[in-house]
Amino acid sequence: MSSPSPSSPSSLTLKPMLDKLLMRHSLDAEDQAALLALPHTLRHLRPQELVVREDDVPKTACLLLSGFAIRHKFAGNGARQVFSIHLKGDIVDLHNSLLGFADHNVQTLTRVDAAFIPAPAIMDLAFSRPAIGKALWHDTLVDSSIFREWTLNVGRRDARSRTAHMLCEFALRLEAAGLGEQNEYELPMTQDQLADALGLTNVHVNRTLKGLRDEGLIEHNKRSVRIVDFATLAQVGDFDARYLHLVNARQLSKEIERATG
Amino acid sequence: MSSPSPSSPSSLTLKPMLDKLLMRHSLDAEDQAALLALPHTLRHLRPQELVVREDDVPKTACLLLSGFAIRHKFAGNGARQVFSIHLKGDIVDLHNSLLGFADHNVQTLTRVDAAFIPAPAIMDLAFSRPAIGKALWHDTLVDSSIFREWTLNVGRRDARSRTAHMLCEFALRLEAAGLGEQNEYELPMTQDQLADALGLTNVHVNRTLKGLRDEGLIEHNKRSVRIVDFATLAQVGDFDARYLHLVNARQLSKEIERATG
DNA sequence: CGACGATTTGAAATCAGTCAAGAGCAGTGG
DNA sequence: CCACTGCTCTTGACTGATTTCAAATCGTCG
Repeated sequence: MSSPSPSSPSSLTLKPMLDKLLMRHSLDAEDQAALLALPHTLRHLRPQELVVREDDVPKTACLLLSGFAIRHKFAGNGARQVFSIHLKGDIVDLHNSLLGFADHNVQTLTRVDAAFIPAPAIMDLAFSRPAIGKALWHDTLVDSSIFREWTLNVGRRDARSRTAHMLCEFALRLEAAGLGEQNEYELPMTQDQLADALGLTNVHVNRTLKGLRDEGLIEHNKRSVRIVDFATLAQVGDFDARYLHLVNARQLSKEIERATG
Repeated sequence: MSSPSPSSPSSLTLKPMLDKLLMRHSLDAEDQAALLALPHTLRHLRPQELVVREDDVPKTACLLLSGFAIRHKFAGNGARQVFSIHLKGDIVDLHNSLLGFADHNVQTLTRVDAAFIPAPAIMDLAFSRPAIGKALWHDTLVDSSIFREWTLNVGRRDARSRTAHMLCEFALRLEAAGLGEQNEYELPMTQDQLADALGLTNVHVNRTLKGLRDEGLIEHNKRSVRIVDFATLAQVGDFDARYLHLVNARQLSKEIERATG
């Protein structure tokens, strides 16, 4: 069984977190053991379940072991903005835990297996083992970088470019997590949710996707996305992977540059 | 002399950083002394000077001692998005220093006195003194919270609300730094720069400000802004100060709620 | 005074939103 | 097996907020 069950916690339950950290940082055997030994409780979450609600005072951090979740917040007019999407290995509310109270919501998109780790346990580890602390801090800063890129996306790119950009981001992040390929993956969001991430309406997202389809840049039915020509889509989306701070991002962006001239 | 000069570094040069951290965290005498003793070099910067350029590999973090700076990034179409504005006491590129390379630009708005602190010195302190580490980490997360709110602002509020929101944010942050009052302050940005922060055009910012003026919500000429009725402006701007994580933010938002019913 | 940048205003164009209705598809229960 | 329900996706016609393009005004500084 690849998906852990709440009834059978094991020493490898937290491995997705470790794998993700090891992509960017080197941790010695003791560091790794300490991370895997973090106390936690496992929970299954249903689709659309709120993990953290704005204003909550979270005492635990939520680590995703499978499935997808988003961060979002409502404006006073009822409109919602999605800030980021999270997947296996992401600690999804270290931000809220450390800030004292939640300034945004965290909600599942799909069914999720999650490990809830007491925030003090994480902090103790972060400051008793600097390599771990740096890795975790770094990860929260990568989140920041993605927030910034989304702001740029929403503020300064038109619908076509904006949508293409997001499809490219998903492609690389899903691939990096072993959940898809750069050119083909399952999108875990409805067009409504995509609209909330893009700062558009669902109607306009639909038309924009149709446009990209008609141009022959992507194919998609239901949630399955196939990127016919990644380099061109990246060009349309003004996509430069470096903001993702993936290990191979610089290399990727160079490849794309070479491919598109 | 309140503004330090490069030619006279003293043990209190870094005090603005300490003051800002002490607003949210308690640090004992040794922590405080260690922070003030951080090695640094002082530099005057001119208006519009780039502090960090996208792709740089910064080896130092830049602490603002006076003046204003912004973080921003250009889209491929030449449009620019401003992510945040920074002022006295802010460490303006801890993000970029820790991420390994800069994924965005940092640029002064005004003349600036800055202290450049070697990144390793900060990290050593952060992990040898957990109270300092938590305070610094926390600060980078507050930056994140502001990034998120700006994304919401740009993505889901109309021009009027969006502009009002930003004027409210500036009011509180400038006041918190002792650089103005909640109802009157000097805005350090041109309408062009404001437009880049709001995801609008300078023309539309101009019209929107005129609208707020005509409604009697604000008065402004040149860079000086007077907020005639903060509670109403906050309502128009859908502004809830909690995302700023100022010590008195919760209290503030309650006061506003009470005032506007 | 002249130059330059910032602000202001107008008119026309356009991108994206709104409103509304229909189609496709999955799950549920009779 | 089929009708029903609900949700997502799709499309059309219309509206409107914001952009674009252009030009005039204002203020500051040399």
